[in-house]
Amino acid sequence: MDFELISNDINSSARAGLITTDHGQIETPIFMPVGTVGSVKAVHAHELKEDIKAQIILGNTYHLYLRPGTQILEQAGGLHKFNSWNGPILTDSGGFQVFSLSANRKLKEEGAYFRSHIDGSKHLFTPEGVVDIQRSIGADIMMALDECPPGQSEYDYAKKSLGLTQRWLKRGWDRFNATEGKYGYRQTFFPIVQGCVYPDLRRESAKFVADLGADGNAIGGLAVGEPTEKMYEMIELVNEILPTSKPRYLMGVGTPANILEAIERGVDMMDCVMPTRNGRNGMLFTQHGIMNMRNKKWADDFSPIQEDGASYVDVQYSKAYLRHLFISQELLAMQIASIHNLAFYLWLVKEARKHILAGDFKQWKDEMVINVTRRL
RNA sequence: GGGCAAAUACCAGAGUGGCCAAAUGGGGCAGACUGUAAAUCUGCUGGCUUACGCCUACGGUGGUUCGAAUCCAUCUUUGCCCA
Repeated sequence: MDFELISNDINSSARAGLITTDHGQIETPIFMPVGTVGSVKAVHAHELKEDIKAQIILGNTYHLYLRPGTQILEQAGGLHKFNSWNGPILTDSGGFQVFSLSANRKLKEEGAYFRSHIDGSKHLFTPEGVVDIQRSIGADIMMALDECPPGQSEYDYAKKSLGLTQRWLKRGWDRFNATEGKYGYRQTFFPIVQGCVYPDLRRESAKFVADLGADGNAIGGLAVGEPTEKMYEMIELVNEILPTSKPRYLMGVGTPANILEAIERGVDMMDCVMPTRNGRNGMLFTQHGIMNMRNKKWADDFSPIQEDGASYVDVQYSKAYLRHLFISQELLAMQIASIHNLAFYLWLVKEARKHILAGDFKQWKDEMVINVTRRL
């Protein structure tokens, strides 16, 4: 994987770049749709490419390991062939499941012991094993196994947790360097910065990560319950340390406003379930504000979902029709909302890139943050 | 024409003397959702009120009782059966 830094914004830390993988190029800053179990829920690969204009999508190591399992993925020839998405794929390591499935796991020095949320069976995720699984999946970008502690963690716990994460990073990094891809194309490995909301821990972690010298670096453990301002503060301080010559991936973030604020602070890659999950639950993000499509006020509004929207669904269907589909619990509602939201997110980062290149990012962003936060 | 049964909130449907503004489900209205155990979860759903509380309510009317959705009489409507 290569990264070319194309332009730095004059008035902020925002930057535009180009990532090159063996499955294609990615213009940064970029938003990456989440496809946990190998599918971006309710969205076809064709729609991802043609309508949403996704440039890279995510998969999840924990989920794919449990189902369909590495054997099937290897037989398929890797995830790209299995799910017929030919573009770049990034897989999360299962580090987030250490957080989200915390009731079902136990952390030890050697790794994370999990009970499957599907059948209760026991599994051990080690930093090495997770690299091996991601080799089988064939992700273009694989993530290190980390512990993602809750946002309100005490300093002592955060420090202890960071120690474990760093030892795991080293082990994962060594495994990555000692192994090769299974399908003939290059894979790369991103380590992850942790440290909760504590500046000294974040700085230490960022330095540790930077020193590994990976092709790209990630910032994890944010948007997990800490105040939003703390999140922005941590991004700023970490990005002062992470190398400018490598892409920076802010994991799991976030709202449209979060994304713009992160870009301003020098983040290049982001992912979040919000456009798809909230979309399935009736929430539409637009450049003019947020709509809850189940609300009665749309019942007789026959205007297009979004006249100046980024996707054909925006003009194809009316607000009243989409509300009817949600109220009737029709599957098409989820498809339309997911396509719309993802297309909007991709439009948003593309616009951000344009304005970075044009030199007026800051002004555009300040206005856009107000617009996208409005409730319609 | 005769007999039996039933009528409860937007709908269905529990309750069968006080703990009932009334279970439960549906529907309706609103909210939440950030590296996806999520087509999920939460709240509200007679009126006024921030709340306390007050008022109006279990087909209509009239009774019994300290007290009635609940007991009695009668009327109305609906369903089933007999002719």
